[in-house]
Amino acid sequence: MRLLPHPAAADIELTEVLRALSDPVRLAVVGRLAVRGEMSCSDAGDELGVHKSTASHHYRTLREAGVVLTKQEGRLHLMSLRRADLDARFPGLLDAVLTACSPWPSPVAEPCDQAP
Amino acid sequence: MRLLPHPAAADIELTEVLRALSDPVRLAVVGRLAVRGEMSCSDAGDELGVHKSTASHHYRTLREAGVVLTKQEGRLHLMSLRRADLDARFPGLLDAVLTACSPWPSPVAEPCDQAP
DNA sequence: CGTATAGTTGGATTGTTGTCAAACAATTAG
DNA sequence: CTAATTGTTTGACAACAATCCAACTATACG
Repeated sequence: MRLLPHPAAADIELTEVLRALSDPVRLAVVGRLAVRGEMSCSDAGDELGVHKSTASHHYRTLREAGVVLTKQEGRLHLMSLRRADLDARFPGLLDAVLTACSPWPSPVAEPCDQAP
Repeated sequence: MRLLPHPAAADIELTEVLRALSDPVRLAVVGRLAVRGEMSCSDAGDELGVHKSTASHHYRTLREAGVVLTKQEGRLHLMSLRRADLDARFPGLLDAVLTACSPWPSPVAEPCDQAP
């Protein structure tokens, strides 16, 4: 099992995280990871509407921003949110984003009472 | 007193807000607005290290994303954070960002002494 | 009126980003 | 070994973004 290159928790930068989260495709990936936990790239990228190389590029952006952790197991690349690191560094940020972007039954917040 | 064109509260998009906040210059402006409340563009852009036209571009980006409200009074353009709109649409997001980017002690909990 | 102040706009430049397609690499299944 | 699966990498390209400078508008001050 190999770990891909990641920034250390202390090196995660706010602007990088915000920028990583500011793309609809990446936001969708993050939303899925929040709901389903660790996922392979192919699962995370399913029905995303972009080419697999484009998805791969987004995965790298998320990883390099410190939003997700990616480990290689066999031929799968398993991604998961760096919740603890993000919460420690930017308290409440990830939860707020997930609450704001979630069209799925949310693990992080109460169900939406009013549709936007 | 004129109001510049803004998106309606309901039309503020998460990705647009995150993108607007993902630039260091704009984040600095937002941080100042959070601490000092309504400010003119020249005050907000003071010591920012960019040309005034560049700052102006950033103001427009913030305004068009729905992060700030800009009204024209005389020859001043007064900017303020759209706190209520942002909190209603993305609860906790702005506070989390301000907490994360703030070099000052608790600027978020501090009530404005000079309300508009 | 003329001049200073506050800010926007347009052009130019330089760099970044999102996208696809094709090729590649690594692991697993037959 | 061969073929399928699972992604990454590279190249190309158009769109966007950040920056500066110069010119411009609009208001205020003498």
